[in-house]
Amino acid sequence: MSKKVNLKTIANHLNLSPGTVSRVLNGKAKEFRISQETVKLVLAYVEKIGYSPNLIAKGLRASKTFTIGLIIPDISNPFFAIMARNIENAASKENYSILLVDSQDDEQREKQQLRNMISRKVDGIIAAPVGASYQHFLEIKNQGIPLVFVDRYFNDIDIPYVSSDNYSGAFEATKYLMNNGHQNIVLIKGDEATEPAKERKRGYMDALIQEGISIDEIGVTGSNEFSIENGYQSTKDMLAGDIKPTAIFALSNLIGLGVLKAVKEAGIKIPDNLSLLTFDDQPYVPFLDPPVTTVKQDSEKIGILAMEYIISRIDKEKTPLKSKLIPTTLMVRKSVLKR
Amino acid sequence: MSKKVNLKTIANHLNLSPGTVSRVLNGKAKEFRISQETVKLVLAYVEKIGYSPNLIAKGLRASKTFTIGLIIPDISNPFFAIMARNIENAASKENYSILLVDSQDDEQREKQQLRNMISRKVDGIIAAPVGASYQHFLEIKNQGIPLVFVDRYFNDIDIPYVSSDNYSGAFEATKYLMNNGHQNIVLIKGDEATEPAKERKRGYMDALIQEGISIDEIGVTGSNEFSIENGYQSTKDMLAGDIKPTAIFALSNLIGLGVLKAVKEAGIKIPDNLSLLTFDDQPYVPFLDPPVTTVKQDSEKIGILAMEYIISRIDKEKTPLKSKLIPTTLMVRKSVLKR
DNA sequence: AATCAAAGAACAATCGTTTGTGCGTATGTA
DNA sequence: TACATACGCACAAACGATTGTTCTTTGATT
Repeated sequence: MSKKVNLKTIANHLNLSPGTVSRVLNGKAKEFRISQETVKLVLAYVEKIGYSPNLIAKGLRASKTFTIGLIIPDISNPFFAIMARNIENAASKENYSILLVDSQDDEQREKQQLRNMISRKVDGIIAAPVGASYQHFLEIKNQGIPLVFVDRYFNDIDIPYVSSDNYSGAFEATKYLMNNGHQNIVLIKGDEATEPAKERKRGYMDALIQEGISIDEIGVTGSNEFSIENGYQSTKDMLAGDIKPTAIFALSNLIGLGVLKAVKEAGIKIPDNLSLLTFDDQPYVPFLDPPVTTVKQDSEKIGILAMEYIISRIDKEKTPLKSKLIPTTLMVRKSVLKR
Repeated sequence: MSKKVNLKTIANHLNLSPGTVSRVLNGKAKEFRISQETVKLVLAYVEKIGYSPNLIAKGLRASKTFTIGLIIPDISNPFFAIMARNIENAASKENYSILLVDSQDDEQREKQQLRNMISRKVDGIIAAPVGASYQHFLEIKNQGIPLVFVDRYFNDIDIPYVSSDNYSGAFEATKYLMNNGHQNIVLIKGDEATEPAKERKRGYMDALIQEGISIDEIGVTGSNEFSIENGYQSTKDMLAGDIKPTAIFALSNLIGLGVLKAVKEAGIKIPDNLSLLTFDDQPYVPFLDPPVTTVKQDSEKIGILAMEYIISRIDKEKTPLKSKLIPTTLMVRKSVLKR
């Protein structure tokens, strides 16, 4: 175990004071009239022993940790994983590190970890909230910690967000189904407490209504989870029931997989007997049976913008943050039948 | 902006000293004979103003940050994402937080971020190394920072790892192919610098050799990347060439997707004309066209064990860590033809 | 009444950096 | 010669929490 090395030990070894070493290392040698000779001495020695400054002490002194908290409901969901990747990348470019929390869609964990982040004095927080409540987020805001939501957000409080334009995405998708001759489209929803789910549903309904479908003809089903199980169960129930839609609009990739499972079990062919369109695109979607037409979210861009937001808020806290909705793209594949 | 709150301000407000408040909050009231009255006073006030201790200051004082560094080559790869999720979960149970780094398979980033973690005084590091070199990891070890590898590792240095039993997984998979009548099996490899890739290849070859296939009949192809592109290009080249295997063994899920893409473009049917077996199982695999037979790695278990390792090393640093190989499971589906 | 112990809490050093200020010496200027 | 200025760096406080030590007060004991 090598003995500890810090500014003090370095200073002692060179017969200097810690302050002087600190100034050299921070490029303030000129400003404080430290001789070239001393500078060289310090730099050489520091290089030699491979000193790396204690960011904890630095953070305490400066009240700045160069850390961004990231709260994600489920990092194993590719949508969030890709976002996280881009957030981490953008952060490290600016010398920030990411403190990762997987809230597991559990509000208690979310609250608890938010307190943890306050304690850890993160410089900012990027969160995809569980969505159930937001009191704890307001506290973050009151503490003056820069905060931005991604994907999910709350409409009735003044905290900026970056999310997909879920309304347009769903509207466009539904239109596409109708343009292909589908009138009887069932929506399998996810967690209706979340803004994205609400917006998607709204887009879906508006598209139908605009084409003259009456509200009581519109079919919405599904539990409150964006899960395979939800897609599976909902589809199974539907197939066993009276309503026979020509198309299903699934509000997430996982729900879509569940639909596929139920349909396969029932021996039904997509798109021949039933069309399918889902939210979220993923690398594997083109290889599914059949390749599924999806609404692609630009999670890369969402991550990058959120990070930019946070950093600009940290640097000059005046910047008023405007929320942004990122356009989606309809990826047409082979799961929708032209009737 | 609420004014700052710390032990000092709390102490002032209650006409106590910071030390006393600290002791109350850390449950040392008894030990230091602090009156019940004072305890109640402190707790009530702290609760009221919602004080949360500054973990930075705490960390500095105690030389302990309750932070674990996690280095992953690509968090958007579901294999790593699931692992990360379980690591984060296990960590938070023990009140540790995760500092996430996505090395993007870039050795420079890996080195740089490792230094960053030293500076941040993480209590331990879990890493899936890029695999090119390990000098920088030895430095971590020399610093006395608990370190464990996951998935990838190095055989010639004494740092513990938790990984799949890649050899057995590949051996079993190859056997399975042969038991189904395949003799001419091409392996599409990934990064051969990594232990897992080496072990998988070794398992594959041993299985072939054991069945009397001569070495020069064995076909190994593919670039050094575990990517869709690699699978695609390799398969395309293969289909255009002279060697006509009856089965492909792809060393990762992404390579497998690439195979699917090339095969589809060529109008070939799996498993009718060509069989496919890939490493890594994923939630979407059962829904691929066709559902692919895979070697499933227990990334959940890998993550949990790695975390347990680290925490036990942190607590009592004597614990000698033994590396572990986690068994894989062959998930039989429909991509392998019985000949 | 004098002594002593226990109760209850304050004091101050410490962790590693940063940074405002001060201090001695040398050089230049009038 | 006397004074200002520049030079080169040391000193010490501060960030917020923890902790070994010390101090004062109270009550009990002899």
